[in-house]
Amino acid sequence: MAEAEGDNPLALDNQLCFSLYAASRALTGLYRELLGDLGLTYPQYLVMLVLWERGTLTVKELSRALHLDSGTLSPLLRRLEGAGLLTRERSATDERVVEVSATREGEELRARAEGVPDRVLCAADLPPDQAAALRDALGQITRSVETVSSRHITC
Amino acid sequence: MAEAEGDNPLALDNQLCFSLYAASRALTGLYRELLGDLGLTYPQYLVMLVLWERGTLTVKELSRALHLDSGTLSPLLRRLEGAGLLTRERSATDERVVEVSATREGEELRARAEGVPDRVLCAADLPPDQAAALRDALGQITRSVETVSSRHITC
DNA sequence: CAGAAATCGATTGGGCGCAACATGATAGGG
DNA sequence: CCCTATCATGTTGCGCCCAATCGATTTCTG
Repeated sequence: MAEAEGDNPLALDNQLCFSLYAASRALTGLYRELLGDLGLTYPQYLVMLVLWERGTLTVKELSRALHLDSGTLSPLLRRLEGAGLLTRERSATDERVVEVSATREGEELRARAEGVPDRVLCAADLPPDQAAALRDALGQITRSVETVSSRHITC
Repeated sequence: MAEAEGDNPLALDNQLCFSLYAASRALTGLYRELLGDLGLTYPQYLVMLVLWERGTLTVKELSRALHLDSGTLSPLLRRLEGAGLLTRERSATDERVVEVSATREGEELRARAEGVPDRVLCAADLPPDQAAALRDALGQITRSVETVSSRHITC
C-alpha cells in the first residue's frame, strides 16, 4: 500500500499478473542464453524434457503435458525433427495418432542439459523451499484459471 | 519429493520455471476472453494501463516500464494508433524521441477496463495477501534474473 | 567545430502461441 | 453396413517477443 498507485483500481492486480508475465519472460530469456549452445529454444527444451522423462509420446500427450495446442506443437516438432533430435511416426493401430520419440542424438543432448536447471535457480536467487512454495502456488493458479470459463466467474 | 520424477535432476527446476510459464499463459488466456470486448490484447492492455496511470510517455519509458523492446512496441503502438486509442508524435526538443499519448477514445476505454482486474483475481481464486506475497516474490525473481548475465552465474 | 560515440526508434527475420478451419481416421447409431 | 459425430493432427493468419541491424539524431571529445 506504500506504492504511489495504491489508490488506482487498475494498477494493483496489474502488479500480480504483470509480475507473472515479466518473470516468465525474464526466465525464458535466461534459458535462451543457457540453451543457445544446445541449439534449443525454451519450448523446444520443454518438449525434450518430457521425452527424456517419459519416452515415446503422442502429440496429444505432449499437448496435455505442456498445455500447448497443435498449432504450436506441429511446427515446433517439425523443427526438432529437422534438427535430428526426434522422430514422428503415424501409429500403426490408429492412423490419426502421431508418436514422437527422441533419436539417439536427442537422447545424447540430455547430458548437456543436466547443468541448466541449477544455473537458472541460482540466477533467480531462490532458496529451494521458497521455489517449491512458489511452484505450488502457481500450479494452483493455473488449475483455477483453466477450470473457469469467463462466463462462470461468480464474483 | 513425493512426485514420481523426484529423482530426476531435469524435472525439479522444470516444475518451477514451467509453472511460471504455464501460469503466465493461462492468465493471458483469461485476459484474452475478458479483453476481447474492448478489442485489446493483453500487451496492448498493459500499454494502455501505463498511459492511463502516467499520461504522456516516450517509447523508451514504455519500454522500461513493460520490459519490452522496440521490436515489440513499435508495431504494437502502430496498431493501437490505427485503432484510434493513442497518438505518436516526435518530440519537438529531441527529434529522436517519440511521445505516446492516449486519445480521448483511449481515455474512455478506461472505464470499461475497470472491472477486469477483479474478475481475474477472482478466477485465479487468490486471497489478496497471497497475491501480494506472490507479486513480491516474482518481482524479486525478475530483478535477480535481469541483473545476471549468464556469464556471471557464480554457482 | 569536426568527427566519433551514444541514443532513440523502426525494421527484418525467426520462433512462439492461439483461434479458426481443414483433412483424414475412427467409432456408434440407425 | 452407411452416415454421422467425434477425434488427432495439420495449416493459416495474426499478434507477440527478441536479436540484429539500420537511419536519423544528439552528445561527447579532441
